[in-house]
Amino acid sequence: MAGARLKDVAERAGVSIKTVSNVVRGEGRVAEQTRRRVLHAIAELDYQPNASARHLRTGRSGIIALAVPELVAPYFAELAAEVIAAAKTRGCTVLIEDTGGDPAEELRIACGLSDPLIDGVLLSPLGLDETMLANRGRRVPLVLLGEQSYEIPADHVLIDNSAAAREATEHLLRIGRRRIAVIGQPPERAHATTVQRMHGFLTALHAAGVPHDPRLVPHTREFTRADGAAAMRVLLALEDPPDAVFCFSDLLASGAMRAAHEHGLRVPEDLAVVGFDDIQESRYSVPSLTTVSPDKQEIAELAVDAVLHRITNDAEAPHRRLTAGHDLLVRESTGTEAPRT
Amino acid sequence: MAGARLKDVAERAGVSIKTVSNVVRGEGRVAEQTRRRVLHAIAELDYQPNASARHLRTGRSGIIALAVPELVAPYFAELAAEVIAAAKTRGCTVLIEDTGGDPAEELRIACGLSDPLIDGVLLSPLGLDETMLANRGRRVPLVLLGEQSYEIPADHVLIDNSAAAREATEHLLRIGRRRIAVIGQPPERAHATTVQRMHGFLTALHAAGVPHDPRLVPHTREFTRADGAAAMRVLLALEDPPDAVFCFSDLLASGAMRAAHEHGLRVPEDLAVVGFDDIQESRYSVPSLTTVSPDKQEIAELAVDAVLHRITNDAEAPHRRLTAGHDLLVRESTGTEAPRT
DNA sequence: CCACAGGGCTACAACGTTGTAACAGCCTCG
DNA sequence: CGAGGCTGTTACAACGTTGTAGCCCTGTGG
Repeated sequence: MAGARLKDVAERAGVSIKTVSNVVRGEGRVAEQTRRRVLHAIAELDYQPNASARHLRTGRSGIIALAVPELVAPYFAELAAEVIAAAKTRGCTVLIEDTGGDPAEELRIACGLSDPLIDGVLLSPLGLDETMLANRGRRVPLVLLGEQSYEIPADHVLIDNSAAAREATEHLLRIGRRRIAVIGQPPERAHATTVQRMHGFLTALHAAGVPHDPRLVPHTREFTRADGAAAMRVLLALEDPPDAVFCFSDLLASGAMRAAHEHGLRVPEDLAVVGFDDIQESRYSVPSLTTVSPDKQEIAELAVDAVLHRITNDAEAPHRRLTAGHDLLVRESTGTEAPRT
Repeated sequence: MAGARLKDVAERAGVSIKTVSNVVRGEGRVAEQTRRRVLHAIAELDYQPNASARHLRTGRSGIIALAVPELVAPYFAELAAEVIAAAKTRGCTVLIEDTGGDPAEELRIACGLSDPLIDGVLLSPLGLDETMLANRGRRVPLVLLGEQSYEIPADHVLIDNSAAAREATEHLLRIGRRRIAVIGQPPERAHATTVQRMHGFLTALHAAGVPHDPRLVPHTREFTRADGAAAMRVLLALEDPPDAVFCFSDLLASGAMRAAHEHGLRVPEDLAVVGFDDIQESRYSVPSLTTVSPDKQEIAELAVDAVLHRITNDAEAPHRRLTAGHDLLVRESTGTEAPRT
């Protein structure tokens, strides 16, 4: 019941343990005839290598951790699925953690303390900052996804947030909107991601000669539907409300559309809406959502490759910054002919 | 860097390895004074037990696998988050797998072959059937979530699908709908879950003396938005289209509402819609969705407890069937005053 | 004063794997 | 004919932990 061991296979095939080990891993020189005999014995006994023993011996478990602030947020669920897929094609397994955005928890995971058997960590940080991470003792290979700060000493995988935000804004300007609000600016301590998106937004406004009204950038604590709806209500209470909103996540956009709907506004006629993330539901919302689509598959593959590279080609190489692609998907919420992506 | 071992702590504290091991696990008899000395050494060296060595020795890894058909489906993402939380409070970790609904993959995972270091498996099956599972060799403790068939030899965690479907249907009848369609019936090989929901639906119709029109139950292959939209279009092409739809998932309902919208229908005025799953986005859709809400937290806790129970109190107890609670959440899509849940 | 209990601690052997070193046997070449 | 080089194989010692058995004390009761 408890599974055959190398020893059992070896006895059955009439060879030494080490020869079986070599066959299993395709290493060392083994005569074709013995190889076949061993493979036969393996099949008969249904041998499966013991991962723990292997890990104990080699120091490799083949497991990498993926830590996200909130697995139920569709963006992270979709990203997680891509990471799992990318890891599978590279022969390793993913252990998902849900940090809840708690800095202490993120730090614990970044240090590899969550489970000492993991080989590396992919972390999507939220509250973490560089001072906390500066002296992390245990040096587990760490890759940050869509990071919060440039200063954290680790590899980074991200998209060109500034360019993406600029493109989204340009699209709104092109369809004639001039009072463009932004939802997604935190009240304090803006992440690098947010700073870049604001920068792209302002660049586009400036290039078009459109003045920026700070009252059109209400503060938002999280990237949730509830916060999007709340921010939208603030905007709609202005004496001179916006004719477009650029939301830094699709969930914010979903909440904003909900609030606009309750306020009796039509999207896109009265209010154009652009999101960010391209989560699946945005294709099916009513109206479907124009959004910036980061290439999640590429992000996942870059991240998994980066962490595996650091695990094998070991740790001291300089930290890299890897950029994945993105696209602006134009749908109904900005009033173009519905393309039904 | 590579982490301290029991041996290092032992040398530092001037005791034997075994004494340190005893202190770490709070077992055996250790004098208070040595205990303090050991704890001090542990803190100084930042000792963390090596999970693999422990697993190799004890046969327990503290890791359970959760396999779902599709992690990007919000229901499964939300369920996964609950399972992770439940496992954390019970001191174990969760490894998430994405089977894609592939029966072969599900079988592999049900047999514990995905990774031999896992202690137990929570599986949400889609394609698996009992004949495949009958002679699974390796006996990893297995718990099925919302299963496909009663006959599979394992513990089951589910909700009362029949009662839930009946309640949803009764609600539609109560608000005056008479031509009620159902979306979610597969073209063949209906799962136990689907069978029960159909049963609850028909029971309610029968009790109200409303005749059942089989043309109002189009076939659907998957529980996706696209399938929901396609099924809805079929229904809208009928000469006598429905005035209500009961969808077996919120995603189906989302697709159905999308199709209804494109067809120029108003929800709930022209068409009332009820979903199943209570995923977060259903609170924010336009209109918000009336839906059956399974108690996901309870499901997760029952499942984790069940698998842990089987791991420790070992395997041969008779298989149990555990039922979690559910609720019907009435929102805008069935026309009541919007309660903004 | 001896036997014995039991508290507090330690030595040793596993768990299943892999890296290292080495060993036969054969062939080739000088 | 001996040195050297391959090829295929094996013995052995780790990796870090925990279960078992047993040790040395000190204190107590006969």
